[in-house]
Amino acid sequence: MSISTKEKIKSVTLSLFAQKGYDGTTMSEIANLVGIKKASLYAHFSGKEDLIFSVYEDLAQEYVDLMNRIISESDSMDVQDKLYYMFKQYISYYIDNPEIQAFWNQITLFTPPDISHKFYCHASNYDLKVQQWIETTLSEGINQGLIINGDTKKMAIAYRALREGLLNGMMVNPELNTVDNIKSLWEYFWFGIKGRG
Amino acid sequence: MSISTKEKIKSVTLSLFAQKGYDGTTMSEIANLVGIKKASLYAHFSGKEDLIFSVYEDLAQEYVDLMNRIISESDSMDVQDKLYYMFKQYISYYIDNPEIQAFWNQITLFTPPDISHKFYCHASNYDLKVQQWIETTLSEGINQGLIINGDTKKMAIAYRALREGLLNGMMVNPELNTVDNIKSLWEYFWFGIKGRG
Amino acid sequence: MSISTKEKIKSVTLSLFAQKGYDGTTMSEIANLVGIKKASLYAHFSGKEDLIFSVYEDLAQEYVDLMNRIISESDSMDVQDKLYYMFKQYISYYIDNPEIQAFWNQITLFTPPDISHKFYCHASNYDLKVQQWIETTLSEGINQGLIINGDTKKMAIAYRALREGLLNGMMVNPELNTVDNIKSLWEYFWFGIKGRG
Amino acid sequence: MSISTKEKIKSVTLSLFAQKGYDGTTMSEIANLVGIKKASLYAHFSGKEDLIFSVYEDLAQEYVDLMNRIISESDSMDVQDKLYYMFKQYISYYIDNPEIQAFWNQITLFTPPDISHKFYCHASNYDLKVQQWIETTLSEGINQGLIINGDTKKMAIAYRALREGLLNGMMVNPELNTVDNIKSLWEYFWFGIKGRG
DNA sequence: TATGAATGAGCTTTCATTCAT
DNA sequence: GATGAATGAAAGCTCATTCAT
Repeated sequence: MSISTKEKIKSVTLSLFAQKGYDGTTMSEIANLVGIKKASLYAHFSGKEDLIFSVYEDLAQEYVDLMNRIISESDSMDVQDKLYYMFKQYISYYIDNPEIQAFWNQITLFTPPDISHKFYCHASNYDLKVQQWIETTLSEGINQGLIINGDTKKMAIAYRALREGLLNGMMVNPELNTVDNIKSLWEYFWFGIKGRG
Repeated sequence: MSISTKEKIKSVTLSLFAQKGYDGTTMSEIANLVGIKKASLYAHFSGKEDLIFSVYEDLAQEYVDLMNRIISESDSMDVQDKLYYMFKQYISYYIDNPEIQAFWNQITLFTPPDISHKFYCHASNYDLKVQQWIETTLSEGINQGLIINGDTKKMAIAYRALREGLLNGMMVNPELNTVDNIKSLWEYFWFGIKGRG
Repeated sequence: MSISTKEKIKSVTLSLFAQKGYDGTTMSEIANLVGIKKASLYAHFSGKEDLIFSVYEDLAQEYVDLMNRIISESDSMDVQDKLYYMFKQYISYYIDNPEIQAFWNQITLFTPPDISHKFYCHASNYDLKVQQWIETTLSEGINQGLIINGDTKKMAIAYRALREGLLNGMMVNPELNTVDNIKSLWEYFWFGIKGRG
Repeated sequence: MSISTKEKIKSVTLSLFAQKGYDGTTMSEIANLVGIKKASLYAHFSGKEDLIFSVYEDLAQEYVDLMNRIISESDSMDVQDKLYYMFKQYISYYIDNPEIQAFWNQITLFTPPDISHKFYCHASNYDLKVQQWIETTLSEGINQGLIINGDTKKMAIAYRALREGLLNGMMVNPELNTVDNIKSLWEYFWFGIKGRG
């Protein structure tokens, strides 16, 4: 059986919203791309806000699942590999799904305030767990003498800043997007925090 | 003499555009905040696009001036200080002017495509020189044995990725915004590329 | 056996139409209150117009029955009691069924013209008989010397005007709605037409 | 100079609203009848609600002025003439301006509740004074022995009920609308309350 | 320079209705 | 009988822009 209309609508909405943001995405254009009439959208979603929130929920779940998978897959690795695996997989996910990255950017940075407040609580919640996992893993590294004794909170900030910055740089300049680059940048970070003895 | 209406319009536009983006910023709201009527805006600018482009040009010039100042002020410093000075001043500028950072984010990521193409050539142009300056400075460091022998292009990417990532992180979580954090993160980077002899 | 869906629909429609009028009553809301889906209404009625006309027909029949009952019940009374009985029972009926009164107001005064013309002929038809009964009864009164010799048509108009005006006043100001008031007002009328000899 | 657009809009709105009510009156039709485009209405009124409220305010003022005029003009008359003058002038005003009567009916009976609450306080306020004037005048009549000793409140209710009922009857059956009828009905009322000595 | 008035285009949403299942 | 999905039409409203004054 073919993909349901509801799913098609969400898929089209993701694309458009990622490119054009909340204001720039119109119900007309969504309907056109799905191949139905504007009014038909309202048989599936109660309105624009509901539609976009529904897309958001799917992606939030996808994000949670991804993080869980990465953490469980890296469970038996050593500290360096764990951190690198998370680093690489995270970047790869968004590089492979640029629309999803653009979607999150839109949500985080540029959705009208009366709409966006719904999203925040939901989203950041799970992120705290990931933050914790990174800090815990860095702690492990310190205990094992692999990483210099320092504030894991700050290291985690650096880790994330580098990751996000790289991801964004790759978005804007797609030629940066090579496995090679990911590895090199990772190593600069790793040497920066590596134990110096 | 008081600030000219034209300047007031640009100032209000910067604020609104930074917060709400291209679609979310309306000529009506600009006029209201300036204290004139919508139609009067057209005595100063030929339209919405022209108005925002004009704001853009001012900020682009400000950016060029800032970069020139940083580069010239750091002229006599040693390599590490030069790179750190640029790192710190750049971040400070945007932390002190969050609207300007938000403005650039809007321009870079979320302006309707038919509008945004005007901006790119202009803006990135000057950035190439800065990019070059960073790479040249890194080269100097390598020649002086301060920095490991490696691809300066990749190091520059890491440098910028960290900088942008940190800046964005500070935007979203203002409590990260401390001189202390900037210094710590910088040091992780510096140790990552520092000569290991 | 439980009330049929068709009857439930009509009952809900009466309520909504009385409160909100033709335009304000939507098929959606009717369906919601009945507990079925909008589309299901069309299994029972061919459309909105048909549905409301059907409610109208029921109420028109109810009105006819009421008038017949009042007239037959008052058959053996004397003239004054006859007229007062009709006066009181008529008012009581609408006071006890405010939705029905509101329904008739909506029909009479505020239904879109392309819809309402269907109703008129039907409704006013029976009313003529009542009008006649009132005039005949007044004539009786005149013949018996109870009522001043005058134009029974005009007296009937006064009778009805007072009745309708009182009913409407009671609708708007429910505190007027007392048996006492009905009786007092009736007496003003009765003394107004009573024989003065 | 010709009638202003704003006035023309209000005039058209009065007509349409009187005929079709709140829901039935559309901004499109108003604009068409005025001879401008729909969007232009919003240069004069902030929306449908504002527009209709504005019409309402004009009519409320007109009503206040009318009542003041009637009361002052009848100042030196005797009691019977005073009450009859008010009765006749009030009815005449609405008979001459059927749209205004229909407008008030719409407002009082059939405007969506979220809109109508704005109107009530405003309108009924002034009506209390008129109510009082009627009762005071009836009291005068009682003191002068012209009117039977009774509850002036109830007499006033009858007075108004008859007036409203007659007015509505005349609306529905225009052939009732004759000076003759007004006078006859008035006399039934007057004899009903007249002193019987 | 500034503005009131106007407008074409387009927005989100609602509604009565249809029809295959 | 009942329903999910679809639709044409139309609603109220907003927006960038124009133009005479």
